[in-house]
Amino acid sequence: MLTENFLKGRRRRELSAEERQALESVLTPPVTLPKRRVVTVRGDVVSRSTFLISGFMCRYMDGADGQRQLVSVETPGDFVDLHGYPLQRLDHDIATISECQVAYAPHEKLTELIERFPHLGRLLWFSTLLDAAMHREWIFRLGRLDAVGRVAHMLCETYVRLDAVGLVENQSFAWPLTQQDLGEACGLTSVHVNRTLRVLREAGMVDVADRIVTVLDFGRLASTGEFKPDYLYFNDELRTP
Amino acid sequence: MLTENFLKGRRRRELSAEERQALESVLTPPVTLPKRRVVTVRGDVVSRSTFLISGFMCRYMDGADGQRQLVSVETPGDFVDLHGYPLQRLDHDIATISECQVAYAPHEKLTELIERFPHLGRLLWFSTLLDAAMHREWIFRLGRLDAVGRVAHMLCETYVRLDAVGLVENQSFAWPLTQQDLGEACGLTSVHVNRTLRVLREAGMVDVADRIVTVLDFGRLASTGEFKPDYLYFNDELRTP
DNA sequence: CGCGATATTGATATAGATCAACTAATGTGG
DNA sequence: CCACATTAGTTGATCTATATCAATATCGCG
Repeated sequence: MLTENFLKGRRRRELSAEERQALESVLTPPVTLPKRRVVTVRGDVVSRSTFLISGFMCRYMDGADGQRQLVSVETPGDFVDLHGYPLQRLDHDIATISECQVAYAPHEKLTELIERFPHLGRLLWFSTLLDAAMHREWIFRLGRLDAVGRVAHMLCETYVRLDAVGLVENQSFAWPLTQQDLGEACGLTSVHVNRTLRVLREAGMVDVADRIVTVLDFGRLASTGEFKPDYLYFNDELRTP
Repeated sequence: MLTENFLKGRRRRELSAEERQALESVLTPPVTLPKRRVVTVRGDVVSRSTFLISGFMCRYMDGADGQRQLVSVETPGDFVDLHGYPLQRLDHDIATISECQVAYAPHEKLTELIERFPHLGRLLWFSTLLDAAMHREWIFRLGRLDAVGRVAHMLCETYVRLDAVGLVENQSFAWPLTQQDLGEACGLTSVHVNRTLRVLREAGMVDVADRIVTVLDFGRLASTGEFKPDYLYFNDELRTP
């Protein structure tokens, strides 16, 4: 089941067997993309959307001086650029971070699908609004938290999202982002990210090393990052690890 | 026509007469809300969405220390909290800034509407993704621009959006946000917003006084704020004032 | 007409950027 | 499989944009 992680754990949003079957039927066979590959650039007209089966991708915008600002990190089970279906044209770039497995949903098939299954249409809509909710929290992070808070918040979000799709084991998860990437997500330089991670490590909250994140004290990490997971719309049991 | 400004000027997104008629028919009669009134708070379960006819509203999140971070400013023609329809529960607060006229769309009626007019459903979906696109640009603003750039970018966005619904006259528009509000949007203190506005005024780009914004040199303001209006998905003619 | 909210200006403090040097991984072609 | 190149991470010194604190001015409203 390619889409088994789609909306997994979202409160009252599980797909029916029939809906899932129908969704699977519009996807192309899976494809592997190499790491650090730009997939779509701002302005591209898109006629299909990318479902992420495994690996990490990101969406970002480029500044005038060539600096990147990540606007989201996509993890397995995410419909990366479903936004492109109603928008038709993308307002940001998309790239892989690690090697990824993806499958494509052609837009004309999505239209048929939604007309046949309006409820599934609402679920797809919902999934794009999860992105919007994460964007809002991202704005909060940049606007109101200091460096330690921003990184803590980001790591909490990732932890909870990956936990929902079974990618957390022993408080740890694989994390292909470099410190540079994390800085581009949090509006910080890689140098400062490095110092910030040291602070969090020395405080015993989290350890990031060798592309693996180990959360040692989720409670303290969450309160440092003012992380309240309601915006991820998970089932209650999942909401506070 | 209450909804005459809904999606106005968006490329190939105008509603058909029949669709507009149907949309109007689900709205309650207009209501007036006083300024600075909190309308919804984070966590509220919502069963209707608010269409903004006139006035300014905002969406925001509260930090632990009581600081607000605005995540969007809503202007006439916006479906303020249509996100609440697929999400059911809101992850942020909503308040008026100025006195506002609004009409409500009960969610059960929206469901009927969308099943009858799937294309209108896609337009409603599209309108929520415009918010997401603005959120992304907002992230870019906070993560990559300095104070002058952030304020410039925000003023450009507002100018273009208000222009599309006929609220710009002689390069000027009414602007009910205080410097404090603008700071809460841009992640700056009101003191620094004040100094930033002075810089922009002295550079001859824009003048903000008496709750009126006058854009004197849009081109320079846009380049200062790295403002590229494609993310607002307007018709081409509207894209560069 | 007076009082709270908003705007303005100045002085000082600080978080994070920038610049620079070095180390440790990771990868690649011979 | 090694030698070298490239990328990622680490640490220190200095600089700067913006916060913070403080005082005054002005506006808008009851």
